[in-house]
Amino acid sequence: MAAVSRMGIFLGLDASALAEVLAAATLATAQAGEAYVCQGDPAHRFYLLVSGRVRLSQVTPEGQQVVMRFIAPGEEFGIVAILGRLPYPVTAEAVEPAVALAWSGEAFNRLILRHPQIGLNGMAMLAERVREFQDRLREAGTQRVERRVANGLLRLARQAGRSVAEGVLIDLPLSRQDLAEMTGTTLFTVSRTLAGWEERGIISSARKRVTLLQPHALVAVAEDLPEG
Amino acid sequence: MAAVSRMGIFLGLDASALAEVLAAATLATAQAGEAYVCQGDPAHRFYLLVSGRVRLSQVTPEGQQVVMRFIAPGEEFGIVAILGRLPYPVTAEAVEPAVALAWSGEAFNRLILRHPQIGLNGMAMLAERVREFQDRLREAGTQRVERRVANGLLRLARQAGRSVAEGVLIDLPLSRQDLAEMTGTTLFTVSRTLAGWEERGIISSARKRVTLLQPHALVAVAEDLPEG
DNA sequence: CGTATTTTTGAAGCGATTCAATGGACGTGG
DNA sequence: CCACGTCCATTGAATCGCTTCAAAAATACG
Repeated sequence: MAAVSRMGIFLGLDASALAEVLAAATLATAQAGEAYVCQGDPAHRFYLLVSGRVRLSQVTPEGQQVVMRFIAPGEEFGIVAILGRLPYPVTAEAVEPAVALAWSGEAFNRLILRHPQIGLNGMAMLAERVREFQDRLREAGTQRVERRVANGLLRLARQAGRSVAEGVLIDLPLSRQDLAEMTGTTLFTVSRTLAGWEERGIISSARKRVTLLQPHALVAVAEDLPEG
Repeated sequence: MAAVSRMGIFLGLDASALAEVLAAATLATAQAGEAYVCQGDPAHRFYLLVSGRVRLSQVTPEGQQVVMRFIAPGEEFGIVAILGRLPYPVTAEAVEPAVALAWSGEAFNRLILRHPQIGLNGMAMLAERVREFQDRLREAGTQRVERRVANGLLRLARQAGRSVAEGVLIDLPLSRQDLAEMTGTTLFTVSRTLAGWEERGIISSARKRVTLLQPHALVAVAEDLPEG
């Protein structure tokens, strides 16, 4: 409960309200690779990630996959459930063992009506999400691939970065393909881009793992500054 | 008040609640070209458009402009004001004479806490917005320019389309530059693309105006179907 | 140790951008 | 009402960034 009270969407709730929130929740665990929700299924549950990582992705009618974002502990997914029984627009899949709290759409609706603070926090959370997507859309429309990949890595580092001896490790199983699907390019181009940075000592990479050795240099790439 | 009660964010409120909402609002008018909010200014007001059209755009550090979306009557903008005094991430500018209701961030916060239904509706509205941006991000990452422009036009038609004798007029002053900034390309490419469609009889265009003559054919382009 | 998955690398080709220059539409003021 | 300046749109030609496809190398896993 202490952990839950620190989560953005439940900030400012008193103990009894938190107890009520928790009483309505069920615990949902998933193993690596297992899906919480599948694109196209009717949305009836809303989730709040407690631990692990979840990848949100969308498949196009042509079968191409696009990675929307990674969900970190404390963030929600499946919000569409509170709108009624629309289909989920994305697939949410655990990339490592994960634990989440889940509410039915109806139950969460009732919670919001009884505790307006949740609605307020939820709007704040979603507004922030909108802002992030706006930023990415701007990037997608104006930046070259190298900058987009740099921005993608920096976003991941902020969200899932772990300080290690050499720099900042992005603590996720992250393939070249994933990065390509996040930044709207191909795994080939990502591979070449990372290879270039590795040569310049900016990052070090292994299979499904990237470590930022000189984050400031990557910021310079992302902002298109002359290299320092 | 009747008009306000039909707006998504105030759905389900009773008369006294609506009166309270309106009492806290101020009316803000803008002429064509005038800005409601400017990117970078501290966000202290939240708006609900009553009539007219508003364009949300973002300027990159390099000075390029990106058009995020057009706001139609009944839609909100400036939501970031309820998060505290963060800067507005976008500029909101009337493209034709507009009227909007405005609340201070604090006042709207209080309204949400007194009438939780507003928070619920607001979350629904924002969740829908997130979904739209996700779709556009997917398009930006996977589709070629022609399809993106087709999708952009169809989105505008859905939102601001008006049936006329020849087809569906997009009832907005819409330059090639605007379309380019919405779809992440250049005005040159948009010009060539529209010229091609005009030749095929799919659209008809004039200065800052586009009419869809065969919407279904444009859908075919957007979905990359063999032309019918 | 063999198989599957991920990553690297090369070469060819194309879609889209860039830049420059022209053409057309609109509004304003004489 | 015509002439002007401004803004918007078109068009052509050159260039480039990125994709595409093929093939091989590296790494993980049973």
